[in-house]
Amino acid sequence: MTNRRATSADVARLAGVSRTTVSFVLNERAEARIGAATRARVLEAAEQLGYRAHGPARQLAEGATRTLALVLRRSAEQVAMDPLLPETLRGLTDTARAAGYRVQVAPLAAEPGLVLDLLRSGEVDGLVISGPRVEDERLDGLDDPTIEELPIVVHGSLPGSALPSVDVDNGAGARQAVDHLIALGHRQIACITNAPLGYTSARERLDGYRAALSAAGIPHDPRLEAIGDFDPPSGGRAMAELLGRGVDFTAAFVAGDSVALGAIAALRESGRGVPRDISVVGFDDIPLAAYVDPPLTTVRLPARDLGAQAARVLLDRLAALTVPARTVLATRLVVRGSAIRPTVAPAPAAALMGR
Amino acid sequence: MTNRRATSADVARLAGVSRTTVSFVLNERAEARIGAATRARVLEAAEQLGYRAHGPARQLAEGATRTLALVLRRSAEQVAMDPLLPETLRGLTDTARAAGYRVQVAPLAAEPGLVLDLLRSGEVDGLVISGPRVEDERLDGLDDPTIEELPIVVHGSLPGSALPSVDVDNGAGARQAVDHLIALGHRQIACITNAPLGYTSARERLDGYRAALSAAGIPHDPRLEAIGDFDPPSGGRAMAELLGRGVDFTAAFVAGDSVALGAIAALRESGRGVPRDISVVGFDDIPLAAYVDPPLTTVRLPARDLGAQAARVLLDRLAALTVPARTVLATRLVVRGSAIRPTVAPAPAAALMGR
DNA sequence: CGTTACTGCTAACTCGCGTTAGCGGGGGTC
DNA sequence: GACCCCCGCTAACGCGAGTTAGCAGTAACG
Repeated sequence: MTNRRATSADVARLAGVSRTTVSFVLNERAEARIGAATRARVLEAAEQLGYRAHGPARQLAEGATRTLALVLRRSAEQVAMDPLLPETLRGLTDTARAAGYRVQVAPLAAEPGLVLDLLRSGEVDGLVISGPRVEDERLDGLDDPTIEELPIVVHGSLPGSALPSVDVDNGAGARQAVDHLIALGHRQIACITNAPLGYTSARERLDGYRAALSAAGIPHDPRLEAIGDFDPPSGGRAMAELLGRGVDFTAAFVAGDSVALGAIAALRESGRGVPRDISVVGFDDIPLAAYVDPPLTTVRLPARDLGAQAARVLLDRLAALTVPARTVLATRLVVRGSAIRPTVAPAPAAALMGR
Repeated sequence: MTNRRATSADVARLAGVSRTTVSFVLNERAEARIGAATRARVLEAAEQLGYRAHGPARQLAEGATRTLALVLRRSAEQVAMDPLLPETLRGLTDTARAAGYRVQVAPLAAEPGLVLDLLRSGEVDGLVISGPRVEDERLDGLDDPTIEELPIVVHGSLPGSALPSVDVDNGAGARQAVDHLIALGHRQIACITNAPLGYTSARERLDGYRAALSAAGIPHDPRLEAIGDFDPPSGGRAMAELLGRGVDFTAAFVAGDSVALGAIAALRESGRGVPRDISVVGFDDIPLAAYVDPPLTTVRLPARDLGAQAARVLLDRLAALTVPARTVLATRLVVRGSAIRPTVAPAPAAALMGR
């Protein structure tokens, strides 16, 4: 049965009224008072025909699509590896839906500028740009001076951009992690970043690590820092690099749980036990963090909330409300089993510099 | 600057031609030959005004939105726990985009029937329904006899439905896993499902497990079967249940990696080592499977491909091509460290039935 | 009884684009 | 020179809604 979709004209005809009346009834426009009998006739006709307003037509007439786009700006591999994406997406879609908005997912396109076209073509009312890198800013025209007029919110950080952003407090989170290690008694603490430093989250977490050391009066040794790159293998490589440098450490802050798992695997391979020989604190609290061995002590990143807040800010902006330039969500240290007090005399080469 | 979006009329005016010509030029309609000079003028005018065709208007005129929806039919928690969702989404969006389609994500709504409204309202041209349960079928009107006319493809299985589906070969995958254990020398093999049996994937994987046992002439003992429920804690509970039943086993097939991690944690807590005392084979090959301890031997589920194939089938269907009723993707056993030969005499209570 | 006010509804226009039918005009053919 | 054809372009309509202005009809009021 290839019978056409019912239009509002069909409903009007069946109910013996005009299209205008149908529109008023179905959209429950209070200011246009419609008689109860007429309203009932219209509703019944609509029901009978299984009428649903045509989306594009409505969008055209209203000048809005009630659709948000989530732009994933990381590479295919990084997106695939992001265990928190489902949670973030959930927060975003739930909040959007509650406001009557849909959510479109747009992986980063090859062609620059295509992102803004989503807005320019009116296919979407607003954009959530996730995980941008500083260098990419220019590529997609996001450095356009008029950009701040546009309904865009950055999920993450984009320093120097006038766009409102929603992010977790990476610096404070890293401090929580490292402070925890220090409180446990560690003095020689390594750090592996979650990503290259072009990503602001990596930069901020590294800075948090340094700030924590500095606050505790622990001298900062660049040989205890290595760069991770989202996935476990990068963590393994970084850890191997740290071990190869010959500088002792009793603990490591690995600024991403996925990276941390690779680092832990590398430690295991080198014959070191976690947490017995080396304590590890991660960052993100991915869903499986509690179920690996050892259970990962980590910093919880409120992914769901991040998504929800990003949607919230964007929706507020679309409602022409004034919106905070920056929304920062707090992290929380989740203590599990991968970090303990340092054993009394573990290091083969005695480290004499700490106190 | 609140200057209006440029319309095709603006472009036409600036180029000194009609809107029709603008449309022909920009849509590169070959059959309407446009002079090179005119074409150039139009292109330059469009460029100068930064013109982008208005999405909804175009969709209305063309009668198609070029948008697909991915309907996630599992609960919020299950979606958040799905480590493969990003990969699936990636396969879907990439394939869709290559064909000029966008992808919308629609979490399962509270209201039944809402799913089909996406289609009925013309907001979306086609639907990929992910992970349906048999019982839900009726809820969303998916049992409507005319449903098979609609551009919908099921990602997973929905027995009794006329909708085309794309799924992994769960039965064969489970057999690969259990055959591997049998080949290693195990005879007492337990099974924990990935989900309640209302999910067809759980049913099929359990059946595959039984088939493998049966093929090897190993009697099937219902006391060695337990039900998981997507997340690690459910795996822990299921494993505790199995251990509590007092029936010895040297290996377990846990039909979902997330569930397996919980099961392994439970084994550890009970003092048993994996794989030393008990071998474990999982299913899914989640991104972190290779990086947990022990590295998980598991059955690889081609998530990216599943998404891509689902998109492919849906796009073909939209192109009015005939489409296979069922697309089944093969799995592949990935041997890592969590399953080894059984140790010679491990079981405290000698099991005399095997052999 | 005439005027006003209000209720209940509709005609007609708008949104921006795709598209069919068709119209001038230049070049070729016989 | 009359005819035809095709190139290059445009007028006008349709997609399916939302919405403004305004028109009948009735009730209230003086």
